Amino acid sequence: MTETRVPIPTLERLAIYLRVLLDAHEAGIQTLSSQEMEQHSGISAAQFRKDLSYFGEFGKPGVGYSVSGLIHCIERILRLDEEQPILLVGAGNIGSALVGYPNFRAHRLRIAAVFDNNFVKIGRPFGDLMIEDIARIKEVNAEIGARLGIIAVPAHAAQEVADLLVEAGVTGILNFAPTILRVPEHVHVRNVSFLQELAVLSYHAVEEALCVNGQATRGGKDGV
Amino acid sequence: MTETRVPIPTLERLAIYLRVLLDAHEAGIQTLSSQEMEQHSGISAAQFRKDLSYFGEFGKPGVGYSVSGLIHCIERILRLDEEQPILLVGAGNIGSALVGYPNFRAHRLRIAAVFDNNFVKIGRPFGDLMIEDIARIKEVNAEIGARLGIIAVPAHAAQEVADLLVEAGVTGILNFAPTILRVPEHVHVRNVSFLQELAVLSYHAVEEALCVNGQATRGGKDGV
DNA sequence: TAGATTGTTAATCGATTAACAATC
DNA sequence: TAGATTGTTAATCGATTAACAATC
Repeated sequence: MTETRVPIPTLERLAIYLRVLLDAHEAGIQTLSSQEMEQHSGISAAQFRKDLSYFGEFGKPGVGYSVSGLIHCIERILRLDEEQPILLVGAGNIGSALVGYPNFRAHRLRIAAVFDNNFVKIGRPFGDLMIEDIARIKEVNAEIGARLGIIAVPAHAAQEVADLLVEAGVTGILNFAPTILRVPEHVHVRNVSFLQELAVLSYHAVEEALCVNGQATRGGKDGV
Repeated sequence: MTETRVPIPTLERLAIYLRVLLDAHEAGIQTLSSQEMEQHSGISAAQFRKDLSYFGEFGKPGVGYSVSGLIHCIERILRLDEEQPILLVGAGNIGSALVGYPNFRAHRLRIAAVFDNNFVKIGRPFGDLMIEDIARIKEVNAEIGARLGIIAVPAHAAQEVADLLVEAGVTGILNFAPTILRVPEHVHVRNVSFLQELAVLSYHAVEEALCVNGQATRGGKDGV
């Protein structure tokens, strides 16, 4: 079950390639070389070709890649070729931002139901949806059949929600709560932590500030 | 300038250790071994010790680590020992979620100003703050002196905002827009992409679904 | 054919893991 | 002292990069 032959970083980059390809398609570009992909994505041409090689052969030597063809292939690889319903748990600030997020549609990701345990919220509208009772999640997902879930509740409730999602048949969880979830082996979790991101930046940002100060007193000409 | 001797994954884990330590402190625990850290963080004891070794010696052989002592040290390393002001650009859904995010405070991260270019929004309250004109960002940051900035605007505006943040003196950018930013060498960028996270999960989630199906028809007893 | 660009193999790099002497 | 746990070194693992024969 831990048979992930494809490196995670490769999958992450696949999503970036897809975005670049969609932009190129929008711009009416028919064909793209790995060189050009490097230009637009910041990821090296060699890396790009290597990443694709995990899944097959998609280009023509001397020519490059068909933009629309590769879009289709990557979408299939990532299972974004048909609509993926998602269960959202937590009708707070983050949930609200997610429901209103305009970029999901282009990737065929759709938040198909929202749950909360706050009886004041249950029954109220939330974007196009209505907030449902978290107690009904299994029942509701018997209809929807979602494999993906998003946890956008406070940390202290996150584990309980994870258990409910798994019980409802979800096998992939995007977790916004700052806590480590324990899940069965077949369930994948990815954590989004604003705190963590900012902490890493904080380390570097002040580092750099000192650095710049060291080389040229601030206010002098830029180093770059 | 690319002299990042400390691996990025190590910095990311530092933030996780800090969270565990804060929880332990809350619970009144005085001392923690690397073994116990492994238990609580899911990160191996060896990794934990190795990570800390980049910064010095913090434990006592035979005893472990002082919880409060290590909290203090990691906070210093990550520059979270004194308040870090942050500039937020974009008073939309995501910005709203960030301003209302309760967990920043414990890490001494504070959104010190919010900017937008929409004149309908400018001047309106936003959390405790008032939305300011993006045109004034440099001027405002001359007061605040923030090194960190958050971009929460649509993709098409993100590069322009990044340029403004850099000009205002920011050296670390957290980017929520699905686009690659070009910044000077001394500026660090971290991207948060819901799309990317969900795409990776989508790949695995359906993978796993097929897998479970393959081994035991769905509806049968759970594999784990 | 000549030029361009692929897919893949081998070499390099860097991060994780394991083991253990040092030390409380 | 005996037991526990650290910090660090060496071994392993995996991902990235470079190079090039194959091919359009």
